[in-house]
Amino acid sequence: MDSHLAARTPPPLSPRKRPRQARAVVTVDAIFEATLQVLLAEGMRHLTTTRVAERAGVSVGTMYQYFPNKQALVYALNERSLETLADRIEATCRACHAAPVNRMVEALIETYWRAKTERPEVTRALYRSVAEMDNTALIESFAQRVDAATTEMLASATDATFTDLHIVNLTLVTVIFGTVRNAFERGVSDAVSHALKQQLLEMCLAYMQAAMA
Amino acid sequence: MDSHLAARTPPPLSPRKRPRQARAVVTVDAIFEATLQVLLAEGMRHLTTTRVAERAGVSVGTMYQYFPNKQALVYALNERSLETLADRIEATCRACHAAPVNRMVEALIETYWRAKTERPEVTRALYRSVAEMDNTALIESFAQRVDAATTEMLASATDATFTDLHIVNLTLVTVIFGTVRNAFERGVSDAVSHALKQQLLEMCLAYMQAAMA
Amino acid sequence: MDSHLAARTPPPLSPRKRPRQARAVVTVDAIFEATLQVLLAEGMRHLTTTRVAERAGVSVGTMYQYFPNKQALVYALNERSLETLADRIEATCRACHAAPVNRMVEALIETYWRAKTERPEVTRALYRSVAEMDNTALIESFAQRVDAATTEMLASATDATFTDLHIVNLTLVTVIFGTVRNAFERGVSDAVSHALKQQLLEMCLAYMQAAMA
Amino acid sequence: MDSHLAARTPPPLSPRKRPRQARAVVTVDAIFEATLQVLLAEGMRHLTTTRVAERAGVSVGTMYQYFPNKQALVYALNERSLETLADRIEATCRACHAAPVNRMVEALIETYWRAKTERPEVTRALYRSVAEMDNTALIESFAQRVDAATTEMLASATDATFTDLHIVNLTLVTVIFGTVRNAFERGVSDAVSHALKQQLLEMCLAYMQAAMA
DNA sequence: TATGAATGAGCGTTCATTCAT
DNA sequence: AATGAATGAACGCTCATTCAT
Repeated sequence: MDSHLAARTPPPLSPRKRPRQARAVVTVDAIFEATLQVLLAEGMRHLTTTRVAERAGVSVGTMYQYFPNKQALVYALNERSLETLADRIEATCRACHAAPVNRMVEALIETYWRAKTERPEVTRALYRSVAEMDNTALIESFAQRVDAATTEMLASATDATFTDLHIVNLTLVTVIFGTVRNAFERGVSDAVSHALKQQLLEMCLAYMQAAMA
Repeated sequence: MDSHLAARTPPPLSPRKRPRQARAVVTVDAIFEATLQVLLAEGMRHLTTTRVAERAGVSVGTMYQYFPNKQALVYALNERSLETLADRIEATCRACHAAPVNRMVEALIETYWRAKTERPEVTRALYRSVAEMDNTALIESFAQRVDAATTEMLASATDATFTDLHIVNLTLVTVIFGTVRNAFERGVSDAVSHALKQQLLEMCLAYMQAAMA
Repeated sequence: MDSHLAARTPPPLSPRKRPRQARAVVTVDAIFEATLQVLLAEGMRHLTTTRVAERAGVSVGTMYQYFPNKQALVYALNERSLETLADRIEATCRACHAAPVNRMVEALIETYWRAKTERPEVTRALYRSVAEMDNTALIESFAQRVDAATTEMLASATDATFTDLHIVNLTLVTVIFGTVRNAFERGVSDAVSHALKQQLLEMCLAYMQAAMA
Repeated sequence: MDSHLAARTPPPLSPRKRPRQARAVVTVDAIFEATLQVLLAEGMRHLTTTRVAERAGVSVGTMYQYFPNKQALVYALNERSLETLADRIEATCRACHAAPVNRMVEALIETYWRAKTERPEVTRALYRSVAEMDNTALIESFAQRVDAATTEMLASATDATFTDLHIVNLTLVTVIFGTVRNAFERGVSDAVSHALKQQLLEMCLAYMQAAMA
């Protein structure tokens, strides 16, 4: 499935080298930032290596020192973004350790919703940029971190136990993430968005209630 | 927002001419089918007008008689697909008119889930193909049809009345559609997928129960 | 010289058939008019057979009944225009038969200047349209008619005889026609244009005076 | 007027970058030379970017580093040619500073006539190549340089003063340039061409005589 | 190590021309 | 005689990638 994504010219998507020196880190960050800027300003369609390099203040050649090809660059940008997101979710989970379930659910929704909404154009640009790449590994890796964190959190709930924690957790996460994305895509107004978030919360709470052992 | 999608050179996305003769209809269908084939086999990245025309058994020139440019072709393909999906949902809603709420929710989930899952590669290819286009209008038009149908259906429920039918309906639809997409993107196995669908149903039922006046 | 103009695909530049019936004449005229319109509105660069046919209210197929190819169409349009111009010049020459030389020269300048200036965009469009065709035959044929007419006129002058009528005539015509074109290309203002015409007249008169036997 | 020439998509006609290194200068020169070659051998109609690049021994991409599009290339070629011509005319004017009027006129005619005639196919090819572009700026710039030079020259004449130097100068230049072009277009033989040049000289001299204060 | 000029395959698109109806 | 859908060669142009400096 999706073989063509990688098939034609199996592109090495991992960075060519990890930046070791301080200068390299700065350079790579500049490149990432430039990529995002171009993505926002011009769209994936007009994201060219030249433009990125220009905006980053380096030469194309230098860019190719850190990323074997354009895809790898975009891939890495998304990777970074997902890692940041996972960080935030893990932080939330840690903060809700041993809290009541309701607070957990609310915190989870709040965190994810805010993360996706605070810079909507960035979210959208990133969604779009990976669309034609095989981002399975990215998603999976993100999912694993999140699942681990939320599972652990839910297991620590002081006011509930779940007979099938695993599926409950998966459901919760999938519904929340999916709903946010869909609300996002529909382009609902802020007011509606807020109401929707409330309803989602209530729905999840009702579900958790029913799912408790 | 997303201005670059249309801004640079507002591309006319509407078909150049409606096929009038039988032959023309066949041609257009062949082009659609070919587009989908190429999309599946090669991915958006390698979807070229030449390749599509070739597979459709027509000349590029002919393609351009019906579609003003490549984007319009892809756009139209997605439009067609969303229209078919809306048709199916409307049919479901009609079939559930004046039924109990539970049956409605179950039918809705079932219909959408099946539609998106029966030919997963097609779904994925289409998701990807529109990613870098401004498909707002498409989404909106689809959403309107669906919202109208589901709202009407829910209002006809024999066993329930909703004080805020509008938001309940929006929530239901957004959650269902979003969850399906997310489950899809995670690439869950069939077994998990099935379980997830069950859980989603239960969650929605719990929500509807709580939402009844 | 200029072999490439005809070399690649020696294009038959003469009309396919002379319109015999009244209807055909109307059609051909419509096509000519349409060609000119498109030329004015869009420029040679965007003069396409489809556009011309559309504006003429006929099908491309019909157009090809009267003109073997696009070049022939443009060629014929210029031919027609030059013929009209030659008509006017001949009329002027006839009107000045047996007049004094000064009146002849003035009339010639006046006629040509007016002809080229009364619809400047048309003049310019036509100049441009033939630029990349071998219009030698056209020019030659026009030149012959004009030379004959002006020679005859000058020979009939009541107040002068020229020892070398032929070269005087050629000089006069070449200078007048060339100057008009050059003034035209420089895009001089109406005021300057008028002054220039006066000066040209004086120059020609001085020349004729000197050239008289 | 002629709005369509620029209107549709105002094409940037100025070179993309000035060649800085020696190698680049060579490259640009090779491209110019190749353009002229192709123009001569195939005509504007068959002047394609690929062909030019091929003949210049560079890749299309390189061509596009120096010229933003095909039109700009042709435009620049004509610009260069007109600049060279203006150089020659200025040199002539300088050489005739403070000379008698007759020598000035003769030198001017001689210079221009020779310049346009020494490589007639080149002249013709260039005339044709700009035909469908907005070369107003080119012409104007050329005219200004020439006008300045000739005006200065005439003003320095030792044997004459002109009450309206400006219009006399304009007339002289327009007549000479126009006549040369027209003689050229008529395709007159060398013998006739020579005679014509003599007559033009006499005509101009007669005019100047009359125009002296 | 960093540069950026050079490459050239490959793309989207046009439009003169044909010919079945 | 008239139509206009179909053709497909040919074009201008882009941009990821390389490599001599």
